[in-house]
Amino acid sequence: MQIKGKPNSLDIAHLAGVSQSTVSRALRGHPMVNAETRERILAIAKQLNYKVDKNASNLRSQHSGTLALLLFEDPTVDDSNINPFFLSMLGSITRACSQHGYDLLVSFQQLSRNWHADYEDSHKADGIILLGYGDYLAYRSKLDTLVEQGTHFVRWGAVLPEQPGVSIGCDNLRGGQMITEHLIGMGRRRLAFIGDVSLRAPEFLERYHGYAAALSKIGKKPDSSLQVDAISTELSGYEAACTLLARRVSFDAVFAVSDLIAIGVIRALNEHDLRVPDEVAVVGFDDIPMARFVQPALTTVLQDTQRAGELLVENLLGLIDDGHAESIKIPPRLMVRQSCGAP
Amino acid sequence: MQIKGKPNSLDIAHLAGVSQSTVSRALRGHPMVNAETRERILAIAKQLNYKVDKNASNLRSQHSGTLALLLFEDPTVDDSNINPFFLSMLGSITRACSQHGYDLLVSFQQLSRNWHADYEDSHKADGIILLGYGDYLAYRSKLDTLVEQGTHFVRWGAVLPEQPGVSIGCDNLRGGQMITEHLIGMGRRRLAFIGDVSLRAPEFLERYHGYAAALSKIGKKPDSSLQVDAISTELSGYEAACTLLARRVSFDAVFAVSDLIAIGVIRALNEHDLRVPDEVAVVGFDDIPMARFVQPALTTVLQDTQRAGELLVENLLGLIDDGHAESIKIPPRLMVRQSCGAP
DNA sequence: CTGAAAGCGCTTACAG
DNA sequence: CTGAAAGCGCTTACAG
Repeated sequence: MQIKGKPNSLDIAHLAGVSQSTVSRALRGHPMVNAETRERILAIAKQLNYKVDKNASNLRSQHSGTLALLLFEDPTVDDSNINPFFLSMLGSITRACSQHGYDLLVSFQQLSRNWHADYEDSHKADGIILLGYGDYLAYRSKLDTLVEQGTHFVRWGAVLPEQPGVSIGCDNLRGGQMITEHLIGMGRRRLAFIGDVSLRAPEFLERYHGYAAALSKIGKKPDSSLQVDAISTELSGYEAACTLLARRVSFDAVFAVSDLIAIGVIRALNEHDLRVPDEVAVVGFDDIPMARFVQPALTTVLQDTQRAGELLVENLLGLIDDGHAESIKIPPRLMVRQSCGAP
Repeated sequence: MQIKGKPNSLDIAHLAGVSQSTVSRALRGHPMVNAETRERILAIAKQLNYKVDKNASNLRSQHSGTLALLLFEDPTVDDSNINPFFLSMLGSITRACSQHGYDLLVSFQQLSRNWHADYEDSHKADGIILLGYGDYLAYRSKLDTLVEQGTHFVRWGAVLPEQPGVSIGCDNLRGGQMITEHLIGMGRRRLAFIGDVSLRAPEFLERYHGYAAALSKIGKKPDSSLQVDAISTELSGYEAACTLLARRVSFDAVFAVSDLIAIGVIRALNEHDLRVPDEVAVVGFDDIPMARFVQPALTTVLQDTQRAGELLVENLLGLIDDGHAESIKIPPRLMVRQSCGAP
């Protein structure tokens, strides 16, 4: 028997001398198929290099076996450089998907675009993973829309009480507190904070609250002259540090709300002949791969991207299967290196 | 009219008072539809937030509007860390796909697995992009299989004369020559080379040939006592540098065949109290994001990932549409920073 | 320019 | 345990 082009299940059925339904059952491991028959079908399928047509099977069964990852970026960020932290997340999400037998559709979105629900509506994906820092206020309403539409989704980000949908995120408050306490433990007392402190970036705000909590333990309060806004880029960190220096206030440490910002801060300090960590300690947040390689190596807070990817995928699948999923805060871990003044 | 669940094209047809065929035509911009009718259909579709079911349309038209990216890794590489260079490529490929209206399915593969053609066979993707350094000898035969099967694919990697299929790659020979000539121009004469020099890694071998070509211009030959194999990881670079140092041969520069290796080399040199670049200049290849941030900042060869992503996608689409595509070498660019001893 | 009809390749009740 | 049949939601000749 000659088969032109790719074989389909009917071809297999003819060759095996059974009906097409039986082929379909055997291939999907349906229990009610004679073991011998199943073997025969599987052997023929393998020999012909037969693969189930996903479009047909998805159309019929109305689910796609695919998840969509929407990575949205702050439009102000340099086009070609994605935050390495999200790249790590992407790696772990990809892995988690394949472990669960799902494919992953990846898409980069401008925050401004009307991305919501596109994928699930067109049946390309069973659910959506949302990743990216951006203006939270700008997309919060889109989350509501997603919930209303019954779209299955989970997001990476701050886990807040009245959040729509399911969120997986680092325990940012705890992380912010840990690293601030570490700086205090190293003897630093004038701690600057560089990063957005507004509802636009809830994860940053939480880190700031952790910073404030640590300060209050030694009877201090955040000093607004020591805080400068910045988004998560090296350039923004650099500029914010310059702004801080121009104020001519004294400080002996900088808590940069992300590693990328911290790297920019170190560059600015170097250019102003301030030695890190001797004169100014600098710490970051994320533990991106390059944190180990900057000079001095960056003390930071590790966000467990491996676990994050798994939790995002597992919860999304839970949501799809039986509507069950929960928001989770992942414990952060302090990574002490040299930039904080540790020996 | 109440529509339960997601609307389909028939729902739109009823509401517009036309046939379902006409709806389909209007939605896809078929020219032979009355302009007025088209407007009406489009308006209704928009209002109902209607999206064409991709599974149905793909099944019927037998193409998926999706490309698959297979990122395979050398199994020896630490599981959680993908080479940042490939992460950059992934970003640019994702962008290029969405510009062409294609979706991107991403999958990480172990080189050992039987990945070939899975995606296209199951109609999940119209074509495949292959990305990753690994043992070339181990997957060369799989490329032949792909060509035999008529699978549409392009790969990132060394562009060699008798290569099966279409390859897009950096002009590695030229890049290797450029950076070696630069080191020579800086007055260095004892140039070590760290990286695999075998047919297992053709892109590295080409860089080595460029290195040899530059040496021959000043009447020198590669000295095998100055070459150590390494795969593209920081650890492997570190170990290779230790091997080199243990040989107690003198050298005043190291050409590391990738940035990750170069970073490991710098660490090893630092630990042996050799000053970079004063005593030993170090250069890399790739220009990964962290190259700018290591200390001293790494002189390296930029591979234009933006352009690479575009070329990969454009050529793959060309292959799918009319079988036309060509292998292309992208010109490299020298990025002079401090690690080579430049002022 | 439009409609009726076939069919893409599966999955899944239903009947045996 | 197996088969005949319906149908998922589209696209696309074919006829008008």
